[in-house]
Amino acid sequence: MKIDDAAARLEALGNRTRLQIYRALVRAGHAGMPVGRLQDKLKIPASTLSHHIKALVLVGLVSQSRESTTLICRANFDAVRGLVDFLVAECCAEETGCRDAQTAA
Amino acid sequence: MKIDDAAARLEALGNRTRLQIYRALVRAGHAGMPVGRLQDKLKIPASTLSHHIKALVLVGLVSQSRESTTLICRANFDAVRGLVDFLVAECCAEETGCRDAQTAA
DNA sequence: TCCATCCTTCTAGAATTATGGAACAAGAAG
DNA sequence: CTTCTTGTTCCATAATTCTAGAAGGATGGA
Repeated sequence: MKIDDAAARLEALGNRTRLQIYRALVRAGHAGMPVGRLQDKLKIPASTLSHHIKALVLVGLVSQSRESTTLICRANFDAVRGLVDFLVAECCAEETGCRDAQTAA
Repeated sequence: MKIDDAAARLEALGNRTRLQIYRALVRAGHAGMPVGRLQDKLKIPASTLSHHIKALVLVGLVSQSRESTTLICRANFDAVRGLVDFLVAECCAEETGCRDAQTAA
């Protein structure tokens, strides 16, 4: 993963509201959750919610699929896994004998 | 971890420059790296660098220790581990039979 | 004491992000 | 065709963040 992509994803998650959205989707699992239900849960205006969801979709952390009128959002588990790997990649690369050492995740 | 703490840490990492700083410190391992060496590596003005480091220290992702005139920065590995755990905590909690299911990390 | 090194804080302007009302778009139901 | 539901986009404002020069503070050596 390129550093800019990683930063963009971390930034997307680095906002209380977006993190709440993402966590709700993680809890919902592969079934996902419609935008409307997220709105009920988080009690925020539709436009604000839509902006935040868009931000998460843009960086690939969330994907969407339409089911007639409702739009289902799902957490993209692979994306966050890649992010986690990136954070610990090359741990202690410049240090010899680190027990956590690894060159790539 | 409280959601606000998690969001603060993610936001801190969600900036290209700060992520570069953090990654450099991860690579440096437990030995850490002085502020000055980070400046050489990243080629950014001292004041800008200092602000970013401060942001990382404030949220607990980086710790510092003085060695006469030089200030050594170290990545706080536990902090990022807690963050990672938080991201995947309660995965699929509302879904039955998810292979990744877990209630806490 | 004087000076150099190393890093922080002050300050301020530029740029970006967050928020939410209002209007809009598209599908479904009557 | 009208209306309801569902969600997005437009727009403007408020708030925050980023950047970096300049000044300041602390430490160590000559």
